[in-house]
Amino acid sequence: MTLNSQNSINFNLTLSAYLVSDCYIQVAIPVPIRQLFTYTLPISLQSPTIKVGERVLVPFGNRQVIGIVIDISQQSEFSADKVKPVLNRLHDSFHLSKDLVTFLQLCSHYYHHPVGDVFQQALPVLLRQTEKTDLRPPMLWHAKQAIDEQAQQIKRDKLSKAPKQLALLTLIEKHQGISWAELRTLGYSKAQLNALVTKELIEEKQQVLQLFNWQSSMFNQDNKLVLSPEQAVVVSAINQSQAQFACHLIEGVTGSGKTEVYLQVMEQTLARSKQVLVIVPEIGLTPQTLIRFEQRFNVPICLHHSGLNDSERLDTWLNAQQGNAAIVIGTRSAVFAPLHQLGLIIIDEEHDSSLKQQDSFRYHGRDIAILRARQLNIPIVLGSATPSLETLQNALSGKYHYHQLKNRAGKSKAAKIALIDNNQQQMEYGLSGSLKQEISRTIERGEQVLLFLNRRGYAPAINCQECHWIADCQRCNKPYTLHQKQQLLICHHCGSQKRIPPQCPSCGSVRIAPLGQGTEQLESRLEELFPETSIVRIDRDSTRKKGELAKLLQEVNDKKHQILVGTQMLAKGHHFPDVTLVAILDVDGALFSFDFRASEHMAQLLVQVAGRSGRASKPGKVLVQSNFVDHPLLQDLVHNGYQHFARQALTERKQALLPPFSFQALIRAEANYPSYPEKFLRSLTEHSFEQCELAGPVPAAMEKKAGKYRYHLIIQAKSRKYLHQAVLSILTLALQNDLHKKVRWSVDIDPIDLSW
DNA sequence: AGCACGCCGACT
DNA sequence: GTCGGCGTGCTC
Repeated sequence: MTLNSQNSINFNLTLSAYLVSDCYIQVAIPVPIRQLFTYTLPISLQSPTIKVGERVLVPFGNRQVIGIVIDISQQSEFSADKVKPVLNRLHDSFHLSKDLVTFLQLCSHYYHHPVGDVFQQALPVLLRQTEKTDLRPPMLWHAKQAIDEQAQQIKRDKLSKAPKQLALLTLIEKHQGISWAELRTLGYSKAQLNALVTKELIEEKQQVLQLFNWQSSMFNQDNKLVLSPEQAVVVSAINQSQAQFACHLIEGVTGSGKTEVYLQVMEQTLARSKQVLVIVPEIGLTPQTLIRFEQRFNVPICLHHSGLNDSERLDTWLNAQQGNAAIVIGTRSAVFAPLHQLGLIIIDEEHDSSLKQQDSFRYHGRDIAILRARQLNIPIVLGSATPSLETLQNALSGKYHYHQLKNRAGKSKAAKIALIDNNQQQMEYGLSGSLKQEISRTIERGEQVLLFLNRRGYAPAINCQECHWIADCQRCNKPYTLHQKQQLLICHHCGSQKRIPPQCPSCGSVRIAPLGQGTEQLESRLEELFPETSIVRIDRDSTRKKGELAKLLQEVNDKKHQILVGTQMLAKGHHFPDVTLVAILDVDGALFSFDFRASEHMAQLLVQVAGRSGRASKPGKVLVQSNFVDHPLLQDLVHNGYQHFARQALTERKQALLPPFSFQALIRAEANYPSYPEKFLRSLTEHSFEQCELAGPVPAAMEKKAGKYRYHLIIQAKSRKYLHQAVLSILTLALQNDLHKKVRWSVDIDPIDLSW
């Protein structure tokens, strides 16, 4: 090394830092690169001792980024003259625990996903920004201490005309701090909160560290339900293994009281001063669920879901980390919450597809939660009325503890599922005669009807009635969906829009007509058929505005509408007690899909939907329209129920050696040139991998999407070990291939949706 | 992923 | 003559 550099002053400064210090750190940088980056820690930053999990500001290329310290050592494996010094260490209290760093590295390893990106996704946005420095500690609302009892009473009396405010005050008084995010989820407004501030009844305070010390007085015994014998067995079985890793499946039919089991198991965990993490599906966290948790435990509950803004998410993160949160309820990304006194994980609706992230870091919230529970040696509880076949197999094989709740609480009965044979019916715009009759009867009784059609828009295509030309999106080679109200053709795959052609571009005919039915069309047909009835459509188009979904759902429960038309959006979470007829207009797609999981998902949907409707006094009825009512899958499901169906499906999977009896990885590739993805993937198949089979490369179910050509390669192995080895070899091969930079490619371990 | 560098088309 | 399109390459 010579010192002839022009900027020798600068050089000498950095050099001195190198010579005195001997501290190298390995940093996870938020880029999709499969490696860590080495930096030196200048002596000026060496005190206090740097720890794994700390955030550091580092130079990266010509910009500055925030990275996470993964490893600390005295020497560098990377050529020392290229190593740059750390610019700064960030706020000391916002660091990751060593456990969490280990866990995230494990995730990166398991999913073969770049480590920096895994850390990036696990960290709240505000902790990744280099600019934002005004990170404030989380604030919680508290009731003001009554110094003067009398004055306080007078103030309270003033609330007699404001029942909502009184309820809010009572709620806040009950808590040793409650967040705005939680109050909002419970249905309170900022105005009500401000009113109480003005009246000097409540105040916002920085939460003091609770050190995980929940007292038994914090558990409200009054709301505790008496367990059925069945529930009691499950609760005691789970509680026996509270202090060690164990995976429990609770397979409980709708109404069997899964939630009560969760609550009683949680109570034990909280009593041991441990935290609880509850993972729910994307829209599963209804205010009702939260109220139930609220009423049972007077402990701080923090939320983590898509409805929160960045600073609210950061609050939850910090509250979890500092022990202010006893319970964290959140969607899949909450598995990364830094709870370091975590004692129990609960995954509700473990079969739900929203637990799997479907882009970039494609992790499964359930699987990753199991990894975490194992790492921390704590129990995890999976609950579902319709367990995924993967989980069910693990339960049946004895790998998980298997608990079944077969009895419904009270007198309620399961909705009956019946099939309607479309071939025997006069079909009109997708509605069979029998279904129309059933709808009439139900609305005449003053009850509600729910119709599922998993296709939004007016019609899934338009065609020319003379020459059968179909309007296709040029970027995706798929038909445009007609949106009648907007008078537009919209491609549901890439979002492109087009005006409706006045005449056929192929033959010039003006006889252009919609083909097939979507929810928009169904809604307008129903309006013609039932002119006296109020109909509401709930799909992505009708609920685009924020708060619109909640508003429409409220209207439904207020019985403002008698017929609900909607997509799968309606199948999750919400319960409609006055709906006594549910109809699924088209299940046939799932019966003949190339995706081996399609029938499983169809069965889960049907059973979940059946559980949405009715109440004890008014049992629901589910009608399923099909052109293939004799199909064995449908017959099995309708006559023998999900449990039988699932076991049957497992037998078939076993014979076909499909998951869960084998393990898959999917390599996706896409590029602007049609031949690149195929060539790239083919080059990977020229090798063989121990105990693995390769399928492909094959064109993706959507071979062209948004102008890009897409191919898939599936690797299937008999064990995880062999799959892991094969993927590692494939990654090496891929990076050696010249095409790897010209093709966008990604690895999906345990893929669920093969059509993307 | 960003961001710069670099080499070819339409503009004041 | 330059502004800017996005292909290519690199980041400790």
